[in-house]
Amino acid sequence: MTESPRFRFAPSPTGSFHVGGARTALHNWAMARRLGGTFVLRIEDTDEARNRPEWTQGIIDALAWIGISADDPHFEGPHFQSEFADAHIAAAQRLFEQGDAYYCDQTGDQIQERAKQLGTSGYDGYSRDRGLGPAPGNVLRFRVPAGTTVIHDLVRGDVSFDNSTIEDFVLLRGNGTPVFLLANVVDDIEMRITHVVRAEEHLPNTPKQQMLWTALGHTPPNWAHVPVLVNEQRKKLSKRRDKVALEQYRDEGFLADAMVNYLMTLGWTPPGASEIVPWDEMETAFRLEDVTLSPAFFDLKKLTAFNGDYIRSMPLAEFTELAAAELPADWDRERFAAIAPFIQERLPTMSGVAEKVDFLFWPDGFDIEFDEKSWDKAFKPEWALSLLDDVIGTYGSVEWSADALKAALEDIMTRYEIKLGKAQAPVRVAVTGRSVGPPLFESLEILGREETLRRLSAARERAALTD
RNA sequence: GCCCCCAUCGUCUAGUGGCCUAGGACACCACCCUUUCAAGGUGGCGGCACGGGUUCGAAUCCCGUUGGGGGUGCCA
Repeated sequence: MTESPRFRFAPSPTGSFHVGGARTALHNWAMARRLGGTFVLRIEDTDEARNRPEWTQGIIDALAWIGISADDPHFEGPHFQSEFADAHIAAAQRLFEQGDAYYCDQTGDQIQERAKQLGTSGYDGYSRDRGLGPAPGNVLRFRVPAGTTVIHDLVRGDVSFDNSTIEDFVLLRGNGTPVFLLANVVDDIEMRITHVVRAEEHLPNTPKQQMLWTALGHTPPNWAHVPVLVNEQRKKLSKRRDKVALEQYRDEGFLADAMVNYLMTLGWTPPGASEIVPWDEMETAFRLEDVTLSPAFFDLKKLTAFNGDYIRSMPLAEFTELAAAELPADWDRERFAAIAPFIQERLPTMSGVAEKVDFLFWPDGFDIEFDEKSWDKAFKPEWALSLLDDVIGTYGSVEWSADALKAALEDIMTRYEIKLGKAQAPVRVAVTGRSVGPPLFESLEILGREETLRRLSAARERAALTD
C-alpha cells in the first residue's frame, strides 16, 4: 500500500510572514494538491522566546491570503512542535540506548581550547568513548558514522557529504531539551512526511537529518531544496535589512494573485507564452525538477508590473469594490464608481486610489492646494487667462457631458491655435490642482457644472492676482 | 578556515550537443497612438564569467580558475 504524499511547511512564529516562506509554502501547496496529497502546517514553537498565539494566527491568515486555506481538504494542521516534546526525548533516549548517541560534558570553551591546540576546528569527538551518562549540563551528541552521506535532492540531484566533515552534533542540550535538528526530524517522522521541500539554506543540515532518519529506523523522505530569495546585494532576504513581510505588501496595495504569480516565477517558469498565469495552471504544471538552481532577486519593480497587470484585468465591479475600501468612509461611493473605470488602468498598486480621485470629493468651498510647478506651467502661456475666460463662459450653458465638454474646449482652442494637450492644462490644474490625473472631461462630467465653474472662477482670480 | 551549492542580457528566466547570428518578461531608451498620466503598439539597448579539454559541432558534457551565495550554535 502506498500512502499519498505528505508535504509540510514548518515556520517558526516570529511575528511576520516572510515572502520567501510564502514561496516555499506555495511550492509545497502546489505539489500536495497536484499529487492529491497533504500539506501539513507545523508551527515550530520550541523556542519559547518566539511563541505567541496571535503569531500563529498571523501565519494562518497569511497563508489564507495567498490561497492556502485551512479549510481545503489538502490542508492539515496546524500542529505544534511543542506538542511532540515527549517524542523528541524518547527518540533521543532510543538513540542513546542504541549507541548512536552519547553524552558529553565538554563546554564550548573546552571544545574551542582543544581545537586550538589540535589546530582543527569544532568538536573533535572527545567524549565518544568516555561512557558518560545523563547529568545536568551534559549534552547528548549523535555519533556520526564514518562514510559518505548522499542526499537525493529532487531539485539539485545527488549531493554527497563526507561524514568526516560533519562533527558529532548536539541532540539534547545541557538542560535536556531537544535542539531543532532532532525535533524537526522526529516531527517529520511522526507526521509521516514523505517530501521535505524547503529553502536551500537547509541543505547543509540535511545529511545530519538523513542520518537521524536512518538511525531511527526510517527511510529518509524525498528532499528538495529550492534556491533562496536575495536582495539587490545578492544576500539572502532578511527580516532585518529587507522588506520581507507579506503583510506589508498586502497593506501597500499588492494583490494576492499578483504576489502569488510573481513568487512562483522566481526560480520557475510557467508553461505557455505569458508569465501571467492563473494559479490553477501553475499548480498543475509545477515540477520541482524544473526549479532553477541559483538564487533569485526579489524584484519589486517586476512585482509591481505584475500587480498593475492584475489590477487592469480585474472585472470592473470587483475593482470598484476593492478600490472603494481604500477610500475615506465619507466619500460618495456612487461618485467613485463613476470614475473607477478611468483609474483602474492607471494604478500600479491599490494604495494609490485615494490620491488619484480626491479632487472629486473636496467639499464646497474647499481651498485647493495647487501644485506650484503645475500651476506655473499651465498658466505661463499668454493665452491661458483668456482661454479660461472663454471656457467659463461656454461651460455655463453647454450640455454637461464629457463629449460636449470636450467639443466645446476644442472649439475654443482653435482660436488660440493650440492643441488639446495644451488647452486642457489650465482647466485641469484649475479643477484638480495638478497637471496629471484621470481623463479630464469625464472627470468634469462627474464633478458637475456648478463645482467646476466655481473652481474655474477661483483659479481665474488667483491667476489674475499672480499675473 | 572547513563543508556544500550556484554561474545565460541590469533583473527574472527559455535553452538539456546542431533548430542559437541565444528567445521572452521586467527595467531602460526612441517612435507611434493620445485629453494629461497611464495603458497599448512598434523598434532599440543589452547576456552564454574566464581558461582548458571532449566532439565533425558546445550556452548545453568534463576539468580547472575566478566570482557569488549558503552553512558551519547547547537558534529555528
